Amino acid sequence: MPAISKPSDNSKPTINDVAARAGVSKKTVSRVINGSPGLRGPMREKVQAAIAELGFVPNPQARALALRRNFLIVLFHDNPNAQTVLNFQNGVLQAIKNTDFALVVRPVERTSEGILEDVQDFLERQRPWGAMLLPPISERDDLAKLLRDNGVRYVRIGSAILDTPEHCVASNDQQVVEFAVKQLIARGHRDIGFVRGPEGFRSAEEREAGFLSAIRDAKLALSPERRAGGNYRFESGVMAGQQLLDRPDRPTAIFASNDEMAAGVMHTARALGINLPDELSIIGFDDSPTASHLWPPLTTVRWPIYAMGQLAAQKLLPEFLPNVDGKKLPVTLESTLIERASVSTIA
Amino acid sequence: MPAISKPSDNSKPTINDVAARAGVSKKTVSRVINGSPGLRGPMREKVQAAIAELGFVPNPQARALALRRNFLIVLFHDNPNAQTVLNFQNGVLQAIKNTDFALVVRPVERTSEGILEDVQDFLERQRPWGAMLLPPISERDDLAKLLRDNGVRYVRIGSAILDTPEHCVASNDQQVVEFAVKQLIARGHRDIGFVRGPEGFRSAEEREAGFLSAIRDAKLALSPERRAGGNYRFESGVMAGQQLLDRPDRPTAIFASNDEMAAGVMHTARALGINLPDELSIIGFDDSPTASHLWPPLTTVRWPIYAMGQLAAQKLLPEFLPNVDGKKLPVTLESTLIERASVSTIA
DNA sequence: GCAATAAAAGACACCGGTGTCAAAAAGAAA
DNA sequence: TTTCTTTTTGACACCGGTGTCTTTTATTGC
Repeated sequence: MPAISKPSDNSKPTINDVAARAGVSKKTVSRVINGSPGLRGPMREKVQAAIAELGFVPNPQARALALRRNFLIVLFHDNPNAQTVLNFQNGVLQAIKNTDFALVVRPVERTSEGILEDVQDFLERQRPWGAMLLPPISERDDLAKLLRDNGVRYVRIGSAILDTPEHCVASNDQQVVEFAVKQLIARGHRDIGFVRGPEGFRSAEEREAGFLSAIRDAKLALSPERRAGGNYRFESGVMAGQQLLDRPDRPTAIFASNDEMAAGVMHTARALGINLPDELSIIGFDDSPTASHLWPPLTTVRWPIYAMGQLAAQKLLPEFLPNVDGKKLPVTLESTLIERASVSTIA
Repeated sequence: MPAISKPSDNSKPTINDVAARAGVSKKTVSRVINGSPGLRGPMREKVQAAIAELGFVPNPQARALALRRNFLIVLFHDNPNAQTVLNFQNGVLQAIKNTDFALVVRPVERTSEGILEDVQDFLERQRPWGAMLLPPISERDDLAKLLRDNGVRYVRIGSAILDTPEHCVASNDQQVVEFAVKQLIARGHRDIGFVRGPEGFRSAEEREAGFLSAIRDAKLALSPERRAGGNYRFESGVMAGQQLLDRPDRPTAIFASNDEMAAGVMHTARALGINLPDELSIIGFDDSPTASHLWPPLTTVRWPIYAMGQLAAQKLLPEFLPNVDGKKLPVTLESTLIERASVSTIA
């Protein structure tokens, strides 16, 4: 005879209620819930019937306490691009939809020196099952180490391979940028300007490397005045545009390291009376919603950020997701060039 | 003599470790943690010293189990505007920063019939402390009822007052739109077009009401061909632009119910060779990042969405936040007109 | 048909807090 | 000093699951 339990009151049924109803011990119910092996068929059916009749849902708090782990995935980010963050979130959420896991968001101050304490504090409080890091903070090795030291699984998202395959989801930024710039060259452009992302950002380096290798392969020149710095913000694009365009000899095309800066360059071009795209071709990066709303609609690179969210979830929780083999997941996902109307052909 | 506890191993200290260190019972430690009244000074100091020495952090899972409530706030949303969602999230997170609470996001399918089951399922699994609803789903009374029935506190965000004051955070969309359109009129516009938001959206109604009352107050005419339908997407703005602008007599100004549609109207205007802003003034709504990147930069209405996030958090958890009196919180926050360059004056 | 062995199910402690109520200590009155 | 209150503190069960080890049941071999 199994252990007795007090009768269920009007609140949610617990594992004890199910056990009493099915005439088994709570441990057996636990085994059924978790799909543990070594259960006789009739026993499992009895329990499942009881679960169905009572509408029992296991209490995640209790499981979390017993397992010393919360069914939570944290997303740490300091990414300024809302669309990117939200698309990523949605990819993750799609992947974990029918599991017990929930996604919690935790923006961190990029500038703050206290990031590590902040993250540590969060980990101690919430004890999440796993964590995801979006760029640019995904590039910080000290954060990854902190997660490892706390026994928290993690996945780092980036535009390059930042970690071992199981801890990493990447896109092939460099190749795509190279491809995009080669397209520009194929359409007759020989004098191409470049707007860089902020110093210390891996993504900025990747995009620059792609740009440079296309220029090098085509044996084109690149003088210093064709390169402008930027910080991924619109205003920095405006200023870069002034540097590159407000001069007698100006490039016929510009690659900007993200869409916001591309929009800034377009802003300046328009203010200078430059006709777009006939007198100046522009390519951006991100495929932000703005890109298609600009005039002319901006040719840009689309980051597979939703798919990266799904993939990150699969890497974090392969054993909880159906049809997922953790060892067979890819590391790199393809970015693609979205060709719109901001690039013209030079005769 | 207090109850003994096993010595602490190398893992995180628990309440038992603190109790042993301080030479008191765990219940007393619990009282100190929770700031319960009726504790003698020296006792409290001893315990606090022990907490500090061990670096003790209470385990939220255990508290959640004992209190039958998770320290979680859910954000249910089906809002298509990433910037809005993220700004709101950040407002909430700012407000709850130094508490035990975490924010989990839960997008719901706007079109799905299964929203209620979906939400119910989530509530049963995670048992959150409270919930927030972003428009447009915040307008669904059946969802609010579901939350009430589950004993979950909630706050509904909207462009109008949707619920009782303690369950509601609103912005004064109607008045601001009215003000914006009156500005248009003050600058000489007499023939003004309107692009509406989707049917069944309260926000669309509010904005339309504001528009209409400005027109009515100025005793202007509004013929049916000056009103175009839309669904808040860029493409619908493009089509609305065609309807309103591709004709011999066209309005001198257009109010679009959000920025994306305003961008669509601008797109069409440009395609039709209409000179902006001289031949056509445009006002949008949302102050999305796109708005300032367009050419000309778009005059628009800024929703105080970050502040609404903070306020929503305060309404949900007044007792956990410092300097917050739940009864004295406002319901309505002010939207403001951001004047940029997309409106011209008619002589 | 019975003992030896393997497999299934159960008993019970435990995860780390909180609620309840009883015991102890402190303060007041005699 | 002793007794009666009033506070303060502690013992213990409980929240709802899981891990470990023991007991029971089923299977196999002779």
